[in-house]
Amino acid sequence: MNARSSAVKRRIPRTLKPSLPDSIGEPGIRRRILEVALHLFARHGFHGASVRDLTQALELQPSQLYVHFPSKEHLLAELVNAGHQTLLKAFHTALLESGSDPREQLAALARAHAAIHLKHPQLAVVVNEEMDLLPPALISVSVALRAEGTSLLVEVVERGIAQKLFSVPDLAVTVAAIAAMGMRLPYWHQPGKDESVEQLAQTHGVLALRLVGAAS
Amino acid sequence: MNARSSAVKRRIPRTLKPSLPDSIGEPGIRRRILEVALHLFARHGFHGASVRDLTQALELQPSQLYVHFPSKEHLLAELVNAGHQTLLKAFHTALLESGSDPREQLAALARAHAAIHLKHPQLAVVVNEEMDLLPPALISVSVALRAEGTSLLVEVVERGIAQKLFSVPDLAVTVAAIAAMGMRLPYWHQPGKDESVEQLAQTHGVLALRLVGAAS
Amino acid sequence: MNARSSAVKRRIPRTLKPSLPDSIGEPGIRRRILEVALHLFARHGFHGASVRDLTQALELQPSQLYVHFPSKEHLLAELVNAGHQTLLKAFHTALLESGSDPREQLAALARAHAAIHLKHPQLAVVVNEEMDLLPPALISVSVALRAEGTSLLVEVVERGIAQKLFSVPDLAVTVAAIAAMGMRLPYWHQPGKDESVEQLAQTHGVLALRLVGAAS
Amino acid sequence: MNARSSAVKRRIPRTLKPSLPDSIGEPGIRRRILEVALHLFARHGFHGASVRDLTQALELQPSQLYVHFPSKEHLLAELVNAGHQTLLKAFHTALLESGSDPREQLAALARAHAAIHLKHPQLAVVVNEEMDLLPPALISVSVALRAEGTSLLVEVVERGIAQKLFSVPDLAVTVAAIAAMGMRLPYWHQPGKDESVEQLAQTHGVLALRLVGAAS
DNA sequence: TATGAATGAGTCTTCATTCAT
DNA sequence: AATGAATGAAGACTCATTCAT
Repeated sequence: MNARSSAVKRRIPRTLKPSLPDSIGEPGIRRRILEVALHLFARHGFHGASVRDLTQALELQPSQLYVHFPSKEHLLAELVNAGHQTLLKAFHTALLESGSDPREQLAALARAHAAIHLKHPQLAVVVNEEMDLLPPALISVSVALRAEGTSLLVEVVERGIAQKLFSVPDLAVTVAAIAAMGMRLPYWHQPGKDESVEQLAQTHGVLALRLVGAAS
Repeated sequence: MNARSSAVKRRIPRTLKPSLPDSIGEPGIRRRILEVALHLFARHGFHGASVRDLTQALELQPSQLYVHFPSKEHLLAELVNAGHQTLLKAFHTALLESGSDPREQLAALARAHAAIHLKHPQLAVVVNEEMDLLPPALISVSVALRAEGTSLLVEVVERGIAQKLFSVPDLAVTVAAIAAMGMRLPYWHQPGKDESVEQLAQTHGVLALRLVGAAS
Repeated sequence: MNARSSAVKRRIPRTLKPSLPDSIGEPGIRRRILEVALHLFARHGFHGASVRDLTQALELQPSQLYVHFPSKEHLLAELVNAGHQTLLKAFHTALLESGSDPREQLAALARAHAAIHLKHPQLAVVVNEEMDLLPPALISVSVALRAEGTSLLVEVVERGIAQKLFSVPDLAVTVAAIAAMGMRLPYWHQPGKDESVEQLAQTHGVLALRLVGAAS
Repeated sequence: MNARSSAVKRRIPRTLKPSLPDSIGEPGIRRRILEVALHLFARHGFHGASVRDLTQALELQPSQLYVHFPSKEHLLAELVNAGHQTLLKAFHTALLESGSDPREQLAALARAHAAIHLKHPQLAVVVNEEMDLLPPALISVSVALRAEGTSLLVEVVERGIAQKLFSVPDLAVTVAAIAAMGMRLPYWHQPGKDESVEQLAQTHGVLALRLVGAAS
């Protein structure tokens, strides 16, 4: 970073390696660029990390970035889209591994949501804080995926309500609350120090059920 | 905005007027600057809103900003500190208006937390996303206030547990979850369209009690 | 000074009070301004000391400077002119107090030259380093006075040569050397620590006579 | 220059080409930048010559300066360091070419000192007037080299005194005087018009011996 | 394919000076 | 006389991106 921004750091616990989902592409320069970009965007924000910072960290010439990505914005867009894809895929897996009981399904979704945010904390932060800096065209996929994920949650809760298993004061607010719990995890969880991913995910499953008033 | 960031906008629902707490100072140029800064920082991020953007929106010369604030960072710092002060004050009021029952206290804190985030959505966003771009010296007050607020929540929950009124799977995680619910409100709540502040706050009180397993 | 120039200091030994010749005017705001300007220009250079630095040190509003001086340049010009006047007056006094012997006259001039540079070190520095930053119109007086002083020195040496008392390899170079010795004094002499003004002046008289090859 | 400094010029005789020592680096853009910077810093002072002035004179974009130098201050520092290195090297050569007689050595040093200041007048001016505008870290080398040069002069004079060849009224003052003579040369000498470098250097050797009272 | 110089508009901040009050 | 907001240009420096080689 430059002199002005040298003091500028985010408070996100530092994992040694930025954790990029495997799905984002085979190892190679493209993936290395995305990894370093993820690291820098998470620490300094999209506007706070320059192309020079990025390529310098990669020991690349700035111009080489443009061989692999059409612009800095496309880099961010790819991260954001990958993040949403990863989350939605985890949701699908969670549902596939659950039975038909809405309680089991909701807990599975909450666990998956928490786990994803813990496994990819930097990606979660970047997705949530920087996504809206992008022009609509670049995030249309993410917008759709996010809606899809939300609607999965909503449907599960609605089914639980219909089956008198759940009872919520306000559907939208409750679903938002479940999502919110997971989204804040990357801001305070410290990998080695705090509870394990599995424990935390488990707890989040429990908390989600509490929010919907499921008989415990 | 400039060419680079011309398409760059955040998705936070736009209230017509950025809502700055009254405590931030008497009306005048300083307050107007802070209001517009809040608006722009919330929409474009601290790095995404330039001094030129800001002063142009105020129909001021860039140099005039420096008559009132020593730097752009100080502007952000003042917003961030005001945000934390406002929240903590609301917490104090909430506790003063509650009886000694931890259930009543927790619900009151959760309602206050939600209400503050709904009344000052832009400030909440700026506080949560941009604060850590500032050098430590400028946010020391905020850091202290934030710790104080968290500890209030923790103490209330602990008392509830001690009195066998609450039962939580994990204290830190549960408190973080309560906080998280409120913090996400500004990202989706649309003032005229969605529920009223009071209703939402009420709901958050209920959800907080559910999270701690209070007998309903 | 501002952040950028905070490290910017000249190496001139610091006298506690900038020494301005009495002739520059009666005590009052004008004189106070000139004194502080002298201090700052000597320490940071004309371009390195801003009007704001100056008026701040004086506990004045920037606009008040313009009540007393038409511009920052006029301030410098007044210092530069005062410096030249002071030196020339000292030359005149030195000659009036000398007999007709060129040796006595040259020694007196050299002593006076040294003494002036030691008594007003900041003014000497400002005159010599900043004068040529001014437009010709503002320094015409100084240019004339400087020529006058030089010509006094030259004449004395020429008379000494004519009287076979002096013998120099090159008139202009020798006279320049005599002047140079005095001009560098402010850069190393430390008032309390090094020799007294009188001692140094005395030594400079001796050195000047040596330069012109006067029989000692 | 800009409006403020439009009239601002120094009076140093203008050589068509700023004379940069060869040692400063192979021809190329870096050297061209240093040459033009030397020219402008000598004429207008460090603060009086802007990056825009500099790059405009070079028909470069301001940003291109920063490809070659980390800051304007580093530019000045490189000039200042090169100046000191050049002088000290000339001192060493002068001593190597002299015998063991302190008279011969002192004359050689004085000649070298004068010659360097005449061959690189702009560099001499910049070194002497602008060096102390730099932060200590950037001039530590120069400070050391300058001390080294001074101590060479002092040692030679001390040896001359010990051998009863010299007799001075005050060692420090006399050495300072010898240095001063050379340092003022760039302010009045006009290459084509005045005496040649060799003649002037020769004269300075003679004058230095006179100052130390060497039997002629 | 890769280098690194080049571009031109942008960044935050400060400048000397003026003017309404 | 004095205040302090205002002006508008300029300060040093960095940005994302392009292009000749």
